[in-house]
Amino acid sequence: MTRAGVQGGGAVAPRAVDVARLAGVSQKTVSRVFNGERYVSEDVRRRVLGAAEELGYRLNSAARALASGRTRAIGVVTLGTALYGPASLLVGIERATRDAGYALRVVNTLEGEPAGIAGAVESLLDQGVDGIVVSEPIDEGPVALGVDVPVLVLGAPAEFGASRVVAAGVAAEAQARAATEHLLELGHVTVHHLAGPQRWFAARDRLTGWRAALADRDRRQPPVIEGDWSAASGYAAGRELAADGEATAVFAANDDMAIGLIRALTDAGLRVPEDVSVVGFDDIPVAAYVTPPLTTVRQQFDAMAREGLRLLVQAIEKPDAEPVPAGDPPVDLVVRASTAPPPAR
Amino acid sequence: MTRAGVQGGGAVAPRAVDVARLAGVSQKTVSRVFNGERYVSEDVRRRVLGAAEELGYRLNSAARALASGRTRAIGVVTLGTALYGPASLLVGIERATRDAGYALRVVNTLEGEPAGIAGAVESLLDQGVDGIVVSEPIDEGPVALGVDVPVLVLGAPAEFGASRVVAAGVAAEAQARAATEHLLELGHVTVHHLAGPQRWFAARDRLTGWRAALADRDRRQPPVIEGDWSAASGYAAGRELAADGEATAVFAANDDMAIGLIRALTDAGLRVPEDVSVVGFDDIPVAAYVTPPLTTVRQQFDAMAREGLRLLVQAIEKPDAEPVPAGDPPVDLVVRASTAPPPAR
DNA sequence: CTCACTTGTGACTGCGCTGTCATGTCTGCG
DNA sequence: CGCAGACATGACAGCGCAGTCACAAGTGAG
Repeated sequence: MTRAGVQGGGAVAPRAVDVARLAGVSQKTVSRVFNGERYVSEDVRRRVLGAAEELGYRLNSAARALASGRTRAIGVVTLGTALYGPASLLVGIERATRDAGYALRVVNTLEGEPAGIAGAVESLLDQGVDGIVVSEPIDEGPVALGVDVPVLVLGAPAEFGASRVVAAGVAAEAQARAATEHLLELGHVTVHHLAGPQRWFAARDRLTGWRAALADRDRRQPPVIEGDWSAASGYAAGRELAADGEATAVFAANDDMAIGLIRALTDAGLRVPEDVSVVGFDDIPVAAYVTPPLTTVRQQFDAMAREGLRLLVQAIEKPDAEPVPAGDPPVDLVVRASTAPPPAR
Repeated sequence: MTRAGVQGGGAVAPRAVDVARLAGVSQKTVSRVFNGERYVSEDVRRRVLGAAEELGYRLNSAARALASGRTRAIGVVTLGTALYGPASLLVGIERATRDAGYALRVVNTLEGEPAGIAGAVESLLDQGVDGIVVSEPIDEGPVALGVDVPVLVLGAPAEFGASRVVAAGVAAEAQARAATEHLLELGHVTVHHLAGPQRWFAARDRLTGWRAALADRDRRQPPVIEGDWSAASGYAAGRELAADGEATAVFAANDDMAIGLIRALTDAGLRVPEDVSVVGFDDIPVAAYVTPPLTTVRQQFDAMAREGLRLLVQAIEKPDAEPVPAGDPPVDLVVRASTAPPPAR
């Protein structure tokens, strides 16, 4: 075969020998350094690490597994039912991946973690992958996804990262717009927005959709309250809104916040939907059963995952073919009992 | 090195050459068959597949990746916040895995899927793993986990599967007992149970704990209603209980069902907790914000994952060492507003 | 009946690493 | 001063597969 494999961009991935040559040692010594073996002098270690850095060397996990007989991987069997709501996006990705004949490597990153998304991507490249899915990312500034494998970004603008990125639309903007319009059509003069953290692209899209719906009808845009997706932050926002007493309709950027919001309004003696209408986002499984049942926007996680993966697999297997963009999924507003016309003045 | 690697049990994993020899063909032809290449006669294909079956041959994914330059894997970057509630178990596993220097391979299986857990495990073995975690399994009859890597089973009796299994206790029984006792201590004569599907070990443990708490105090055990974990099934159960009119206290096997249950009771004109008290299980993020805020048992997903993984990694790296069993995590009953003394007669 | 082409198969090689063994060089101790 | 042991490095083989090329046998057109 021709050595090209992992790095598709033309440049060939450096091997341990290359590092060895540059550092003036044997290939075996490079291996020693990278495995933290004993009996390597400090001087040599530094030279090797320096050379590796310079070349952008990355241990080839397949070769390592083959030679050592150990994969350094642990498998997890999960039951799909445990992963509902936004988590079900992962289930969708898993199934679509398996159907396409690929295996899944999962890395998790928490908001505020120093390594962040870039670190997670690094970790995946170490493991060896043909493609990467970044699910619902946050804006961490200019992330240098200078990666030579195709990247699928779910729920972020296509400009995210640099090269070889395909994006699958989520239509979050249209969905947020529909939610807002629903409230306006009920007769509310304007709609308040309880936004998600604005570092999340998903939160921004929802904010934009809300703004657009109001702007279309020349409605006043009340100040935005920003939550952190949690029910607790929704509760805090609810207290603010109740104290203010202005709002008759609120669009919350996810169901958890909507539920916390409703709780705070109820605690403050306001009735939902008679005094204040609330719309959520996601349609989590309990949304239909909370009090009152929540009007919300259903996310088509499965379709999103399936469609995105189709694009990604195509980018892997037929890099030259023009990506056939995904048709936007239909907006699915589920009207339940948390919305009603505004109270008579 | 000595060929032993993947299969620890002593038997050496068969290679393509072994299959080739048995089938009377070349190694390359075996490769052809397994890659579905053109130009293999039907006769040869059958012979190869037969020989492979006989030997229990499994393509070595590391060698394949090394030779072909393609890993056939796709990486996913998720943000931890999307995985809450039971799903956060996966986050915990992922972090613990990474901290231990391992990578994660995830396979998902849905209830009722023909291949089931055994199929998922097969898929992991195909990918190549040093150990396997089965998270919250269901009883699919005698699952032959005749596997040569250590298996960690979270939330099932140690007898699950066959060999090299370590189990991490979840203390579900004690937790269910505590939930039930809480209701009895409030003065309820007995406690109804809305159980999870009994194929799930987790559901059985909770049922057992409930029974034990009642038996301890010689209380009558009302008939058990079995749900499917969903809020919808909780709602159905709630209608039954409301029609019956007997129950003053219900312990639901998870929060979703508890929320559905409360909704049904409320719809039927019963007040929670004045007329009927309800306890849930899991402490999902919205539990504190639904109406009324839910008394529930908090699951220590993170601790569970961390502890279990410690055992698994030890089984991988020091197969001979006696596993140090995990101390049971403390029971964490979170009392909120959905429970109260029974109504005066 | 020949020639070009399709079909079916095997020999050989190398992917990039780790394990093993050999070979030093440097200590400290009797 | 000589020798055992710790320390430091390299040469070499081989992990199990897929890619490449060679080649034999069958097939249909001219």
